[in-house]
Amino acid sequence: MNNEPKNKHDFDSAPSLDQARRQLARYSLDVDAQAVLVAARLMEAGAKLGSAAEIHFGRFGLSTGRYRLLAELETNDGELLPSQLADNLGVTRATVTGLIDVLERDGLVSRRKSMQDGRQKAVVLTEAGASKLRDMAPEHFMRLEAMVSSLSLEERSVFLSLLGRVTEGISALTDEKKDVQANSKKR
Amino acid sequence: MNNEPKNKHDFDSAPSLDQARRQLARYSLDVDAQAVLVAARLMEAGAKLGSAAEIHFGRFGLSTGRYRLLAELETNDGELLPSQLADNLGVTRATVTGLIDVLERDGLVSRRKSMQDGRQKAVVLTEAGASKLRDMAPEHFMRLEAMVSSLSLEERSVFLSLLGRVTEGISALTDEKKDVQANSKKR
DNA sequence: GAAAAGTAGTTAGGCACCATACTACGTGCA
DNA sequence: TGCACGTAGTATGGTGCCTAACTACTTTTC
Repeated sequence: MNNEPKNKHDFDSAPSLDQARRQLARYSLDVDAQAVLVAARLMEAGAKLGSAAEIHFGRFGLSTGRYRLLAELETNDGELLPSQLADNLGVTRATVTGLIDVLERDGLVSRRKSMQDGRQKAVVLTEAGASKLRDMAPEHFMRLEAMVSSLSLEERSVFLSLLGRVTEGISALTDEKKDVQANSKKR
Repeated sequence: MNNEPKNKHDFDSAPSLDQARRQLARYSLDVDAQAVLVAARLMEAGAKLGSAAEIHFGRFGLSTGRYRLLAELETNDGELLPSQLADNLGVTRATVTGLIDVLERDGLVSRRKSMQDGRQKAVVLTEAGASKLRDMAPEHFMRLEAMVSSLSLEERSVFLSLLGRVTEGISALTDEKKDVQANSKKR
């Protein structure tokens, strides 16, 4: 046909330790290159996983966000308020509105006005929605397992623990001003 | 009253092992819950890190993509072709065009027509661009280091290695059809 | 009981990224 | 020499998420 399909990120990218060292040396910064590398690799892994997940869920006619919403409904007896969904999924209410719009159009969820509170509209998982989750479950979870299949049980445990600690550290990127001088021990 | 994910994702969310187990039990799937948890947590960490990075770079008037482009230019003597940038950054040429548009408007890079090949336009890091990188380097790298400061050197090394293996496994999500088990139904 | 303040959901507009399709230029091959 | 074909960069339109502002409905307060 026409151009190159580039569908598969080669993503060799993988920044190297040397690269990090050179970057730090350029400005004579007293920072551990390994630390910078961890940050860069994690960011890269996150981006890669995110786009892979979109492809994965796309096979079922869903996006990552819409799948997560459906799954969240499923684990809560098939009914939640949009604001609860927003909380549980860690996205804004506005985003939830958008997700529901599409899911409702596709018949996977429906909106039902609440009687107790006229402002609320419960989101309900339809039979089609439950069925969609049921159908995709085997392949979905198999693929997730395959993703980490190269790690032993022990390693998975270690990885989870380390990942958890790094995840907590992410706030270091967003925290208010910290002094950039010699002091690097904070929190 | 602060349970809105404002600019500061509290992101308590953190799916639990029990949650994963329940999900698997619902469909009687023979999948390791720990594996599912690793996948979920990594995806979450990636999303969280991504948005934190946007906030972080936003402080300097940049986005993650634009910063990466500038840094890539810097490590290549301040000059590259858009297609090389796309390759190195792992994004499409179209995305690079957009990044350059903004960076050029802000005076951080400039486009220069190539003389060898009339189709090419080299992207050049301007003095303002180099200066921007220089100015933000201390805070930027300090924050990166702070992010992983709770890990020892040894742990960082382990984490990198495990992360690398998981990253390779991500292709399990996008591969055509897996055959990890005797499973092949629909489609 | 009515204005003020708070809350639920939606709308509007923006950013980053993508796939697709287009223009301009270069190259291979008859 | 000529012209199809490949390649570099760009424009267009779509997705997913965001913030901020809006509407509609409570709840509070006097």
